[in-house]
Amino acid sequence: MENANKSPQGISVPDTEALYDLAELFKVFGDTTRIRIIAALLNGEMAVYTLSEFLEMGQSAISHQLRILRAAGLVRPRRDGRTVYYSLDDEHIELIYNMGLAHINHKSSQHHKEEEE
Amino acid sequence: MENANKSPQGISVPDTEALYDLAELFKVFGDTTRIRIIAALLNGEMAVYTLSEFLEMGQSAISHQLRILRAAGLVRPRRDGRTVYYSLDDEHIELIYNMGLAHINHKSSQHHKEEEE
DNA sequence: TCAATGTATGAACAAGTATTCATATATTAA
DNA sequence: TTAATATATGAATACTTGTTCATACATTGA
Repeated sequence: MENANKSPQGISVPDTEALYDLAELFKVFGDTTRIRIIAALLNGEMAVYTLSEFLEMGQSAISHQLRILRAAGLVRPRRDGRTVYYSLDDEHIELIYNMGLAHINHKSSQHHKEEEE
Repeated sequence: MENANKSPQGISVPDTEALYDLAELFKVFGDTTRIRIIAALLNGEMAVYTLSEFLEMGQSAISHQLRILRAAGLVRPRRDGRTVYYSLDDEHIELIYNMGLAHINHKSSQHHKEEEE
């Protein structure tokens, strides 16, 4: 693994700075509004106001969250007249998103199995 | 896609409850201490005190974070005498973790490329 | 039983964060 | 230029969260 440190105990982890960035990335995914925006944008680009209608939230709240998603490099704006359309800006996003959903589904079916036993 | 809703506009997303759970999952990954614990446990099980030494943090702080990881079903404790060893409890964890690292590395190399231009 | 060790947990505090409100900026049409 | 529309943003507030401190619980050895 690149940029990995090995402790005297033989424990190998990426350097703390990389793990800090990693936590920052997941933090962006770890908010209901933002994950719903990502889920919506998986269908293709969408205007800010359309998003705010779809998620039934104020336009300001959506804009604030889009700014965070933009700063994280997850979405990209495209202006057309007065309207700004946002779209996903990275091919990894859908992978991470689907991986998370797979975990959720796995856990919930596991839970059902345990309840049956 | 299972449990997906289709809006009148034809936008298809999982139901809000699933997305809420998804955000909860990523929230767990979205903390520096917890992601460092996960990174450490990728090397195999580890005792609480060993973790707190390795991460140079108080035992209490580590225990609190382990509780959150436990509640999320990401780690599992194994008691041996007075010592409790924790290990990762899901095969998806490493996938999600690696996906995130791939994104980080992709983004940082992209950044370097942009700086060169 | 008592002391020692490893872990867990409740309370308190500080720091971070999402939303709302008001307002600014940008663009278009009149 | 002015009005209207779409989006962005700063300030304020309520809420959440991570760490520390003190202490409780669990286990082992004497």
